[in-house]
Amino acid sequence: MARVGIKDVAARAGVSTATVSHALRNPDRVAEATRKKVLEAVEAVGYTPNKLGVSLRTARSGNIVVIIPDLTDTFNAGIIKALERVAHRHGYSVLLGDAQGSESREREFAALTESRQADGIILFSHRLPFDMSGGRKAEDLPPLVNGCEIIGIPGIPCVAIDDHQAGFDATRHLIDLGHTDIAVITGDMVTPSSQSRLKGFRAAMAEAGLGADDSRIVQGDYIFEAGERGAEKLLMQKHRPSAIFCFSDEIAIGAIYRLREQGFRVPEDISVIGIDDIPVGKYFDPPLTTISQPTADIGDTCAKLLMQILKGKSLAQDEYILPHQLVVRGSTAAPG
Amino acid sequence: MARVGIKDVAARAGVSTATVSHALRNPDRVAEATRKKVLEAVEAVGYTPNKLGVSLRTARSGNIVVIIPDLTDTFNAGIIKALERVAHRHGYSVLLGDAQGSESREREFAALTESRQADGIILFSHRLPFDMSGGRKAEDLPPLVNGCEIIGIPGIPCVAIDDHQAGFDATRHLIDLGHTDIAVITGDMVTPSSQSRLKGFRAAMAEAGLGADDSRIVQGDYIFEAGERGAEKLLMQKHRPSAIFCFSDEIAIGAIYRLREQGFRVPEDISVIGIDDIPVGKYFDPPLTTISQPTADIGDTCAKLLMQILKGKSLAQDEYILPHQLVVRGSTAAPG
DNA sequence: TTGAAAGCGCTAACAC
DNA sequence: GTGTTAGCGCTTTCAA
Repeated sequence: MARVGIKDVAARAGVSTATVSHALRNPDRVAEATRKKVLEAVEAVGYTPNKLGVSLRTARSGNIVVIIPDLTDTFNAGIIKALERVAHRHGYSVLLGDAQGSESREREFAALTESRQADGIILFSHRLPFDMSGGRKAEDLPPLVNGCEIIGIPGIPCVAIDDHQAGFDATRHLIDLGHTDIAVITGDMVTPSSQSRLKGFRAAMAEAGLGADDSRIVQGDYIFEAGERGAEKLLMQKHRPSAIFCFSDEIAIGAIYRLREQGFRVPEDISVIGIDDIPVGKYFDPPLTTISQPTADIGDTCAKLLMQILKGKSLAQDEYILPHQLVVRGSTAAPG
Repeated sequence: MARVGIKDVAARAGVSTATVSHALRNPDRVAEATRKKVLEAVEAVGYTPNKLGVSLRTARSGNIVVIIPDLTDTFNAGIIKALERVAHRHGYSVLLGDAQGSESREREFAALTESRQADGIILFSHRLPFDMSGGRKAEDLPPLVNGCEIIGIPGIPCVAIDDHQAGFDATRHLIDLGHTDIAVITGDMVTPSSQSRLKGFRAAMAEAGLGADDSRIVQGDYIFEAGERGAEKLLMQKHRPSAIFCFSDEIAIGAIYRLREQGFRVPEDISVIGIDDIPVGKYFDPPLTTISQPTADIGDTCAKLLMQILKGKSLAQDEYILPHQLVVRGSTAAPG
């Protein structure tokens, strides 16, 4: 690693460092010939601007940090991809932080803004990675957009689907198929998304004149293992439900696995529906019926909103709700 | 975002900025009472050091950048997790770069070191994200460790499994089961891993006195779609193989999907084995037989090696080979 | 034990 | 059109 700086370029080109800087940033403010000289010198000495110097001076890092709860979840991938595209187009690099479910990790990555290594944050969490005590308000926070969870803090823009409606739609699909005894394996109930989906479930059941016994609602987590454990619990009950609404595809996959292990066929004996529409879902046997989240749209919107904020524009709303879609595949059917 | 700096702390504590800095970094070089004053002032004004200033001065960012080829692949997750643990313990933050298969993206993230935003790179690629023309040698590169691919450039440490042996073992498993007509769906043949696995396959076949007709070797890519297309091609042939060795679990999953769609049962009609052991594999029906990569070990080793380099120590070897393991589940069986 | 001051690499007034 | 210079926020000699 040679340590060539702007001075080396200046020396080589026989101009001042200011001219080098100008030639690189504001090409038109510099004579054609000089510019050429500078560019040649840059090439010759192999100069890459030290961004620390630039950022320190301009108070702008050109980075945004994206904090994802868990890298394992393939649901994120589509979001990130879209989001990177937008950021890129605006001249920002995306630094990914894998928080691995830990709040301290989330905060650590968020601190990249306080330490000026990033200009803004796109978060996918149900909580803010900041100490909000001491009357700290949204205005005091770094530029921030939250995805996939509506956290309901004024001034914090959130991008997500209508989870209540999603819960309703999934349930309605099962009801339409003829199911009357429907169980639920939720995500972490600390998340607004799970809370809303559960409400949506209840609303659909009520609307259909169906009961939603509490024993039919198993608390989980958005991961495979929760599906396994949830299915187990449900199977231990005297009467078995004829359908299970899982709050994520991973849960659904775990549940189906355990169901199958216990000798139940999906969907013949028990129907299962998930949420997310992760890429692997279609490859399963049976292919997973699910509620598809518009990942590209979510990523796109999150990034665009953050870009707005970064430009100093204020946002019109706090909640940006994107359309979801029921994807009927093979894991749901009429009750046997 | 208040912009409090070290000066504010100094003013508040009634000391110089130098003393503040000392109190924070070298607590013992400062009188107990002064230290206390400083710490209180830090608290009072809400000071977070601007890392740009620190890094600029110390020429050390405290970040490492991890460049992954594709976020979608859950195979990475376990690696990253282990790797973050080690980096963390050494006081480094991990910045993830999702290259999305693009070489220019890889280079862009690698450039974080040239622009001093990261001190080292952990790469998972078959190619170096640098222009190596002009006689640029490994010594000229930033601290770098490559994972999952042995790229064979002197001076570049690589951490991976013995892909030749893995290919051999997978094939051998199929042969032991009684298969004689074995097909292969490879990964991208530009990768050393795929090349080695293919050689391992051929070696096992040869050793067993079995032929490996070229028509049985379909070139793919490490993704679902490659499995689908590969299976299709194989199914179009006059004689069908009784087993398929897929160079990744995703390929295997795609292949099984297409096989099933065409009315073939796995493993009764055709056996399928993958490589990687991604988390979702066990949930499939049939559960995926595969060669397990030691993801935690890979991440751990990559990080530890990079930490060594960052400390200025030179590495004893270029290749670090970690043990893989055959995981027999349900997608392979004796030919029908 | 503490402080003054130089300087990391760069940009942006401002002067020439 | 180009150069001089101050200074972004911090650490670190060196001197007091």
